[in-house]
Amino acid sequence: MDSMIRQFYEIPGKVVALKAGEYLFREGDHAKHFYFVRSGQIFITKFAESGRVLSLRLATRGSIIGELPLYEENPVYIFNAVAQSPSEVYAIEFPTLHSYLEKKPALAINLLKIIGMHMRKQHSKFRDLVLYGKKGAIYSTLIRFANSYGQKVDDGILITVPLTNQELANYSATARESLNRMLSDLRRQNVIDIRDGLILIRDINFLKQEIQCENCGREICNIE
Amino acid sequence: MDSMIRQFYEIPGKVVALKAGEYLFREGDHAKHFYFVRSGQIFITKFAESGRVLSLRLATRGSIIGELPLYEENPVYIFNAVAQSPSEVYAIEFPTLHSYLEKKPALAINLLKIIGMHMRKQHSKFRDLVLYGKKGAIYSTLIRFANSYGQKVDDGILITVPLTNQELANYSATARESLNRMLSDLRRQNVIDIRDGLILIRDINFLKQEIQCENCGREICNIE
DNA sequence: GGGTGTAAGTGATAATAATCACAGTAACAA
DNA sequence: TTGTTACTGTGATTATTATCACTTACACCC
Repeated sequence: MDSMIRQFYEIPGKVVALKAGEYLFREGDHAKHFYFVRSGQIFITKFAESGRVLSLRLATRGSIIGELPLYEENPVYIFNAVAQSPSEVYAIEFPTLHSYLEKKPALAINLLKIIGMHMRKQHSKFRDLVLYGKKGAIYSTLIRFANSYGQKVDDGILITVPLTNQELANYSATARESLNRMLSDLRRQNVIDIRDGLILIRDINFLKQEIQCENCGREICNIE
Repeated sequence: MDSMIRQFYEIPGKVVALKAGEYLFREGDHAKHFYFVRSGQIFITKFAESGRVLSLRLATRGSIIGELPLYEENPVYIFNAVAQSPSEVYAIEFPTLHSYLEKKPALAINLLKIIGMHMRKQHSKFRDLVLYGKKGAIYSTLIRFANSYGQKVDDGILITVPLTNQELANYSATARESLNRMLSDLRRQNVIDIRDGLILIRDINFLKQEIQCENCGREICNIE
């Protein structure tokens, strides 16, 4: 993916720095820029009028953001992007990107590859949720976080992003209480553990088995 | 979308005719071709080991099919494509499409637009299901079918595709019995009706209201 | 050290949806 | 006409998940 980053840097744009908690854009905003992340982590979320929050991605170095409205006639962001930690993104205006895509087929093809991968991620999440219910959604979210932000330690995989129960629940479209109960169960079964406020996955294969993981690979099965 | 079709015809490929019920490809098959539909209707589905079927799209004239593995290193179809009615598709081999995409930026950009649109469809479906449960999934499916295959009649919109309860249930990841009960309720409330085995939507606004439809437009909110 | 705020954990209950087990219906073929 | 088959409709029950109403735990500040 690093070749992708280099390619985007050849396009004129500007660097935007975000403090933790700062919004890059909100759903409904008029969309002018395509972004990719240089550093930090950025939550991609969606609000429901009921007050519920749906979390979709946690973008990191190399992730692209705000690509969906790229070719809309009236471009509007459909998600929120908010920095989880201090972050830097590279912002490219849509018209600029348009002209580069027209001139550089390799760039367009790379973007096709990336968006195709996003599509597959989305499909696999949909499958997990739809076929295995909330359990599918939660286990799948844990596996994805492990693939994106997991660090191998001697007794498992440590998810290096601090996440509250509420945040995890938002990723799996679950009530906080339900998520909490499922995590407690997993803890009782020694599948996961909490270490200094971070989740340690002791037995990722258990999670994969339960949702009939298709082993689609880390390129697809992640949260970025 | 017709300009898209013309553009694809400039690429060498072959026409494949399918009888009703015939499979174009199955999930797990090695993927060699990108297809677009010339005529007829093609179900895009996915199987769960449990025997359940998940229906994702009903592709029609102008829809593209089998695009997801286009740039995979080991390309495999992740869905099934099966003709609902006698159909014709145009098949283009991946390497051929690759070379045309490299040479013709306009083609790549068009494909970007199409795939971006698919992405938005998928997101909006995900949202409907996740935020409004099975009711969201079912109402959303009805609205999408109405947008894709609806025909205005004096007392509503007639969905011109014959669908069994089971098929509709597959689209909304619901048990047949649950779907049946919801349709019965809607019938009682005069929101829908059954006419010669086809669904007539009398009050589409009721459906839209219930799932807080964001009025994303027919380009997005469809089943193709 | 006590107060405050935020997150985690949990029981009870309600709402939603799946499953099981049939009965009814309609289309079609023998 | 009578089977046969596939689909529809429905009651009863169970399973899953959300909601409500708390208690507990922990970090941080004054």
